Amino acid sequence: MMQLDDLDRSILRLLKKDARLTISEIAEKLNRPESTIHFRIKKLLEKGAIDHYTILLGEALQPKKVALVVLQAETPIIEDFLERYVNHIMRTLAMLSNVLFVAKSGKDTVMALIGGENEESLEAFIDENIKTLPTLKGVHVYFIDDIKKGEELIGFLVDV
Amino acid sequence: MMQLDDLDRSILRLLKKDARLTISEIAEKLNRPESTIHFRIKKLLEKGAIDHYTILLGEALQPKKVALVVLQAETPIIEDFLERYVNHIMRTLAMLSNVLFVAKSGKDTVMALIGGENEESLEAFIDENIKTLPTLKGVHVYFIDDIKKGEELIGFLVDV
DNA sequence: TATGAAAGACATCATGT
DNA sequence: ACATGATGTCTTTCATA
Repeated sequence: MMQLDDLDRSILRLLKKDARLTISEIAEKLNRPESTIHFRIKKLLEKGAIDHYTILLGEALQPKKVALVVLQAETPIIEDFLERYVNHIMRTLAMLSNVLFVAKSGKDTVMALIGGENEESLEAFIDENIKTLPTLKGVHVYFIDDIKKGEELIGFLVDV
Repeated sequence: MMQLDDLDRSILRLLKKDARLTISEIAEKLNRPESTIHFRIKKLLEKGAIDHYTILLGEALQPKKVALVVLQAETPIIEDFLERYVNHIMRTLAMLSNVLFVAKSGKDTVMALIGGENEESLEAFIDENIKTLPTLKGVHVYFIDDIKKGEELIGFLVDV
């Protein structure tokens, strides 16, 4: 689909670690002329290999505890209701600033990543705002205790 | 914990959308002098409100289909084995480049976000690399069909 | 902490190898 | 793909309030 060579990949890896590196710094690290780095980055942007530049918010602004909640809606008598109900749940959750991520799986399952100060406040939030939703077949809560890969995802998703 | 005022938040929101905005562009958007914006960003970095700058990889480099896999290990006779076995599973998964995210929940549950070309290849990967793991009590696979909030997470997590 | 002005660093582009 | 230089823009610093 898109052919990247080693130089492209090296540039992308450096920018992922620190997107404020100047072109001259990248050029020096990779032992290439600045003009080449400049040209490559321009192409990577044009081809859409780089979607955009962004910042990661620090731990000071992140929730201390995060849980993944998986909820399954009861299949209603009237088929059409299910989709509308599930979409309603997703919209409602997505609006909340402590809800970091919302997605659908299949027709009846919603997954949400929820942040809070600690396990207690998270549990309270889930009890009050999720388990009270009508017509749920089941709710699973997985508190995230240790992230082995992709840890930075919290700082990326958190609202400001 | 960390007190941000409206100007700080406005700057952070702008940078989240596009971290390549120059200080002068931000200054213009927010009707403040460049030196003030410069000063604020410097403070935001010092205080750790901004962890670092990064890039999001585009759709061209992203897996087309993503699934969340939740796996629970069987509780062994010898207590100490569980932690070591779960850690082993996490380390093994984290090494794979199509595994975007790995985390632990409680003592016996591992969650992984896995990317693939399509649902079939994803299913094949899970069958071959996850369901074959010994001593599993259960494996749940949730294919992610529609992301309502936090969609950009894929481009953020994908390896290059 | 906020601002204005000035100096230095940088990206960008054109041209040529 | 690489080199070089010219140009304008941006960052950074510092003095001041």
